[in-house]
Amino acid sequence: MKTLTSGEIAKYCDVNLRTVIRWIDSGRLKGYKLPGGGNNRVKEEDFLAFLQDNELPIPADFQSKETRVLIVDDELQVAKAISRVTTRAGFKSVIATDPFMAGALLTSFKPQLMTLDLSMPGVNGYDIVKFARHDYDDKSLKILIISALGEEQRQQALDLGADMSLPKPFSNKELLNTIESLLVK
Amino acid sequence: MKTLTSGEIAKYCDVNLRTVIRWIDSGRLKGYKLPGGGNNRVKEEDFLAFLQDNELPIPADFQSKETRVLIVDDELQVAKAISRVTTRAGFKSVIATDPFMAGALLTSFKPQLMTLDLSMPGVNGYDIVKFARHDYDDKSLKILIISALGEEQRQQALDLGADMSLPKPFSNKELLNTIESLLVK
DNA sequence: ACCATTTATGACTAAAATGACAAATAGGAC
DNA sequence: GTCCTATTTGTCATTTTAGTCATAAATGGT
Repeated sequence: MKTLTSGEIAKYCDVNLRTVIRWIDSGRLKGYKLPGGGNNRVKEEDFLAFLQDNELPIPADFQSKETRVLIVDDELQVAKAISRVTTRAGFKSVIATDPFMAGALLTSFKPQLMTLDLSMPGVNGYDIVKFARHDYDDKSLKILIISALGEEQRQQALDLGADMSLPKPFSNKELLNTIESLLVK
Repeated sequence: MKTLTSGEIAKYCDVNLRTVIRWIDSGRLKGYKLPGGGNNRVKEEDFLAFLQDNELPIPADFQSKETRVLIVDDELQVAKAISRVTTRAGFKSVIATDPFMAGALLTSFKPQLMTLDLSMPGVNGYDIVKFARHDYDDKSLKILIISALGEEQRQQALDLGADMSLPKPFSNKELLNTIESLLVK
């Protein structure tokens, strides 16, 4: 859990330290005091809530950083190829070559986009889509199906909640266009 | 009885180690010194009391009282049998029947104990142990291998970082004893 | 016994809290 | 616009608390 000092907040808000302390004392900004002699600390989440409530500009440090992409493909070559494209496009990319890693990275890395190979041995890609849509809390996650399987199978994944599908093989340009169309905000 | 070092407390409170030592020296935070050269230890209960007394935020690790158990087994019957035992013993139990769920639940449910079936089709249990020990941040996670495979395979998992192993089939009593021995604080 | 990591300590520097007071700002009334 | 007033914010000096650094010691693991 990250916390901020009154001085840090003063810099972020471009106000005097004295003012921040008064905000905290008056309860406008939620904080707590260290045992020592009462130095203030504010939880990052409370600070962000404070900024939002008062419609203050959000400092760059707290802007949601780079867009994250999780690449799920058991063929490392393919995964790396995708990763090159996404990384070059400015996304932070992580590769999962087995379903366990995929699950672990989905809930810890929290990507905005997941590319998913449907035809992984021993894995049911449909179940992954189902999980992401039913048991996973970030509904804004974009799922891009990448598969050598036929149109029918890819459509089935879309029906389950995937956002788009791309047949293998694909060109880098196709891939990039598809991803960027999914990630427009 | 679980104890904390000054460094751990520093991290939990997001404060410098030096400051924690001063809190202890001044008596604000109750602790005791090891015989060696005076390294500090603080009882978990004293730390929690300290947090409460000073209205400090309680770290996530100390939030939920209940101990969480993740059961990874593709055979739902077996998983449910384990779940019955752990639930009855007072643990909060969750079942993952495929590796993707297992990964997702490990990093979101954040169990203190994971039971792991080595012989799941299409999944390499060893990779899961490796992931948990190398790429997962909670090193205090206990891993209990449950497998019908031979002693040798189970030993291999232990070598990779699992904490204990139990051959299939097992009695409820064996299971419970093993789990509780892993979770003693 | 050895090593890497963590912790303790003192001295010092940096940062924060506080009160009193000055300056700036916002909103009304004219 | 000007004047007035209430509220908020900034400044300053001082005291207290927290962080940094270097070094020595202890701890944990192999």
